[in-house]
Amino acid sequence: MKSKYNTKQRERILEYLKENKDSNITADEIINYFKSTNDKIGKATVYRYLNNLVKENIVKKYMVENRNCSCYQYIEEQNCDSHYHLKCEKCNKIIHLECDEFKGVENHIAKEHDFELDSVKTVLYGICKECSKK
Amino acid sequence: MKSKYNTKQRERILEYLKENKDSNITADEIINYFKSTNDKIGKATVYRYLNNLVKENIVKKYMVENRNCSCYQYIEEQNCDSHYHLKCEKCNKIIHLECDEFKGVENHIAKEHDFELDSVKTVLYGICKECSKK
DNA sequence: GTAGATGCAAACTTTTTGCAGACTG
DNA sequence: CAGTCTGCAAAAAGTTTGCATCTAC
Repeated sequence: MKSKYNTKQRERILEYLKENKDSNITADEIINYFKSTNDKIGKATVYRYLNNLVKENIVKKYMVENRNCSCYQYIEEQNCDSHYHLKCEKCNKIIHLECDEFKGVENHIAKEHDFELDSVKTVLYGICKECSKK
Repeated sequence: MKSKYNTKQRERILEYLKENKDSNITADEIINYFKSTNDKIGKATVYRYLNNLVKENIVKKYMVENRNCSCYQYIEEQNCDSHYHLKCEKCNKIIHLECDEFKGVENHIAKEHDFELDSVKTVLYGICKECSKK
């Protein structure tokens, strides 16, 4: 599951994802980007590597409404399993939520509602401070 | 845009959506269900009618992660805007979370983290009681 | 009678897979 | 050199479209 070898293609793809970490990137956009830069990266490679990155929790995969394809976004910090993520619907920014109160509700939901939240899969959507000012 | 004629097929499809309003139904599941019941409903009809229902706001269309297809859910007359939804990753059941403690965290996140949660778009993923027993 | 709905097959889009050859460590 | 990764092409999966036929009103 874990990527073993570093290759030029992977380096470039990850680089592109890092550069675009504030927007929703589709697999097709990545494929087309490398087509236009004379880098030859096959689409199978892009899809395979993206799936790896998702499993390693280095990028998040989203399904965006009004689009029949998945979007991918790079998550920079380590240890993202332990906290939840807020995602702004306007600017696509991801905020890592280190919050004891939320941990409290996580416990409450587990005990009182018999439901174990999944911090990796759950994304809390909303509007961030900067975007709500506009 | 509005459906004009009532047909047997449409009646059956809507009935099926109503019966399964607590889970995410895919177009494929509908198509296969009617295949197994000797009702002949072509897939084009299912897709076309689903798109109509979405436009008429009778059914909600979701994009579910880890799945390359859309899910559809019949919207009852209840006010789902006012609460959050828990979704079991195993059985796909949707639980309507009426919970004051979660409302408290919603306020906390708004005040302390400057982020306004969107209760319509946010889905809290996890494992439900029944599925965690297995 | 006619606008609208259906079913089939073909087209299209997005993603996955099989395989031979190339590359990494 | 062994285990991985890549690119290509073909295959899957999900969805839409064209068209002749059928049906509701």
